[in-house]
Amino acid sequence: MLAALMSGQALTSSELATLAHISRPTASGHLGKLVAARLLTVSQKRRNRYYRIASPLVAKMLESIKAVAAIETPARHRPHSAQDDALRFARTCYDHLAGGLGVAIADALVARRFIVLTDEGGAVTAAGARFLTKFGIDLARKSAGRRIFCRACLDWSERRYHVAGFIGAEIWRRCFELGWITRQRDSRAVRVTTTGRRGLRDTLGVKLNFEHRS
Amino acid sequence: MLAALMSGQALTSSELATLAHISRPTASGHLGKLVAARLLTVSQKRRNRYYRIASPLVAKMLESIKAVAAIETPARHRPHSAQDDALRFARTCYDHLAGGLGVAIADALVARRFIVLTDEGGAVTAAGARFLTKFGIDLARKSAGRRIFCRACLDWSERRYHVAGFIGAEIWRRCFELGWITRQRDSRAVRVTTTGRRGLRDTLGVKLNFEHRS
DNA sequence: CGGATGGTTCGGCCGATACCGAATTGTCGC
DNA sequence: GCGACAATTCGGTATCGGCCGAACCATCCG
Repeated sequence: MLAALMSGQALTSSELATLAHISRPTASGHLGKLVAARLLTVSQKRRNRYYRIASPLVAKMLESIKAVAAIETPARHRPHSAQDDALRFARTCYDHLAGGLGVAIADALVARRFIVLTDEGGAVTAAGARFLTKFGIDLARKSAGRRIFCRACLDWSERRYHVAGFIGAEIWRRCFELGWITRQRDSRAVRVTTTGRRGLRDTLGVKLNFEHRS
Repeated sequence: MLAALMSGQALTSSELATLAHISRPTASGHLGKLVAARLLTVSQKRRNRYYRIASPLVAKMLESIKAVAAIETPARHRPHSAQDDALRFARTCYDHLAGGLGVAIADALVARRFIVLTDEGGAVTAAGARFLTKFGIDLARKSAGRRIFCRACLDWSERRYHVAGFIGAEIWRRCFELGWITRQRDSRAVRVTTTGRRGLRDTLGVKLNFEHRS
């Protein structure tokens, strides 16, 4: 259920019960504990109660657990379903893009010297700041006169880094805003539109050598 | 037991059993599982088996869990023992310094514009690179011609950031090398020597306003 | 070799917890 | 007010897992 909520979107207890293959009462019990432990927050909208990850700190924790878990189990049995492929191709990771797409964007930005990523963190270069501003990201809002940082997030499917933190969240937001990507319903998976494919290639220099077109 | 191993030093199963207040067989069982899950590694030296955290990735995961846990329980009952005070004053966090000392060092380096720390990461400035080189840290070894990064680590006792990553590890190593700090036996706590107190003040500009002298 | 020490395996006990079905509460719309 | 739908609470069961004492294995030392 926590993994499902890492998509960043709020889900109801019924949806989470279905996703976890457990009964509604069981899900309700677990969710109650998670809220009590302040890992999740719940908000009542109409008749439904929507659960979401409580904070970026919690998201970061889950992210790091997943990164370790992905190494521990080196593809034990390979489900390799269509849904699995979609997730590997592109998905949201709390508030930014991950999967093949996320890594490809990170690679393109690194290749063009717009950002620098190491296993200890990341930073935006001066050229990168100019580029991202032109791309439609308001850096001034967060930078407060100093250098802007982004964060590296280890991708469990690609085993490589993608862009997280403020920059990662803004890239995700902007791609969405431009209609380059759309959400798949009831999934963390993300679909790239035809416009998006062209935009990613021409604007960011992203090469999507995946055949996945779901 | 994992928390104890976050001191960075290797411990035997008997020591870990004592620290966790459980019997040796119980500890042995848990440690076996942790090794099987590749969270720990074990090395046989003489008659003893020494357990340590398997990788920096695992350390980072435990770190982020602790950061969340520290927020969840806002000082429920305040043990406030002497040992607890010692930990709050200065301790090791896998491979770098934490506690009041760790935060004070980070503050001093930030104030002198040697490093920049945000909630998304950290970086060393040009002036910082010169200073740290003079302090006895070989930056070339890791930087490989590019900018050097450090990492911010949320301190559970101080609720503020201290320096982690390569730079954090090197500062810790160098302070040790200079005889500024010493290990307390069977604890993550770190003691600052008289020389160290003077050195930290004169060289790094660290003000230790703590009264703790254990 | 025999005693001491560090460590693991085995067997059994017991509390904790996941889980579900049935019943209950609460909210919405007619 | 009354079905419908979402969600939780309750009661009960089965299982899991932590824990320990006792026994066993390995290593070191005199």
